[in-house]
Amino acid sequence: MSKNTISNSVIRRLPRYYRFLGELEVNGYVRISSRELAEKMGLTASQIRQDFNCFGEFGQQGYGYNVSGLKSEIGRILGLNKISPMILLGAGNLGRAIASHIDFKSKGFELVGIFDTNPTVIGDKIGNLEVSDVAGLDSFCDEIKPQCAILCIPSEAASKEVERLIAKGVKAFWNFTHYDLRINHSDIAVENVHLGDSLATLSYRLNSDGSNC
Amino acid sequence: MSKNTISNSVIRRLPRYYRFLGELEVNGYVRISSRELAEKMGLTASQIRQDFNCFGEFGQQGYGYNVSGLKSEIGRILGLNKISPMILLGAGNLGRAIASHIDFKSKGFELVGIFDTNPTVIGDKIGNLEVSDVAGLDSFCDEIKPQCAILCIPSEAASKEVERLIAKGVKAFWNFTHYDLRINHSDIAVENVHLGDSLATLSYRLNSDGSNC
DNA sequence: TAGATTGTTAATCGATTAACAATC
DNA sequence: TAGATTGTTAATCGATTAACAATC
Repeated sequence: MSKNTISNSVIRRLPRYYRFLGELEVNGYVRISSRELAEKMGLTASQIRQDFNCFGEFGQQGYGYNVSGLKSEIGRILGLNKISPMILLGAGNLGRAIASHIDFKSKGFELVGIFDTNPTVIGDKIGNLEVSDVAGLDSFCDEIKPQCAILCIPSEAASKEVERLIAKGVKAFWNFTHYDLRINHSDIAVENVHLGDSLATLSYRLNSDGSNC
Repeated sequence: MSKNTISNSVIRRLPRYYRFLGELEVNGYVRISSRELAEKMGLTASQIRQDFNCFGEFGQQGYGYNVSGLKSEIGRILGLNKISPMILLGAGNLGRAIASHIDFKSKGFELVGIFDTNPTVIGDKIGNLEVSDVAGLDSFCDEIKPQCAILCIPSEAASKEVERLIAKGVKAFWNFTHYDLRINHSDIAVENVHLGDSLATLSYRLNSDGSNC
């Protein structure tokens, strides 16, 4: 169906292609050439064609790509058509924001549970979900079988929860902690979001632009 | 002081080095070799030495690197010693979480203002700051001169606010919107955080691991 | 058909890894 | 001094860009 291994660089560009194609579709575009798309996205036409050809032949010589056809192909490649049940661990500021702010359905997920250890937040309503005691996590997993988990807990707590979740069949983590999931689990899908690191690189760029380099 | 241009890949590794060195320091390490650090971080010793040598000679042959010395060098490179005033635009779920959850001081910033257009949130207290009406943003900038801004507003609103902020001297953006800042402003420092894209790549990995590739 | 644009191979560029002389 | 480990150059690997034949 697809080439044996897709590079990380390509994978990271897929959601952006998907977004741009969605916008083009909304704006009434029926077809687009790699050259035109490249111009809009700030890429090269070569790169775009190379990227798409990792997954198949989606274009037509002399014509270009059908916008909505290509969009749905990329959506399918990203797995956005299969909705996977996902739980959130940690209902602090960040966890709450993620739960409320993210459009899970359009990204291939559905948030089905929120867990915390803090008695003062257990029972709180976030969206249409109630924060549950993490004590009930095992039985919840047995029943609902979530495939993915978001980690918005303190880094120190991550190791323990990750082990139990993997034991319960969780296959993918959206990791906001600094706990290094890949240490023991190369078979698990992990996407790290290190906000602090991200901000620190902005500090670098702010302080080194022009002047000292 | 430093090589003319540092690659993006290197810059992205700096905050992680800084974190690991901090932990080593806390755990009483005085010196560490590139080999040992590589092992702990899951990198190669070569890469570590190459990375550090972009900025200077921080080690000593036959000895290795002094942990706290190296840590403070990297902190200095990241600009963490200079605290820059930063404002937040958008006090929705995400903006609130960022304001409350991030340790700005340790990342080289200080949050000095929060702005929103929504009358129902203006006046709210978030941490020790009150949400201000974005109508007062220009005069605030004239007085306080923030150098950086966090964009947690809808993408459609971004263009307008970015232009006014740049006109007021803002030099760096931590951008949570999909607005492409670099289109018109190559001289501005931008760090994009696209949470939706990040989640979509997790969907890809979940759905394509093992089975079809 | 002629023009356009893909899919794909080849060339280039950049980043990572390996090797080793310098030196503490 | 001998051993260890850096700083740095050379080799390799991977990703991006260029070129072009295939084809709609």
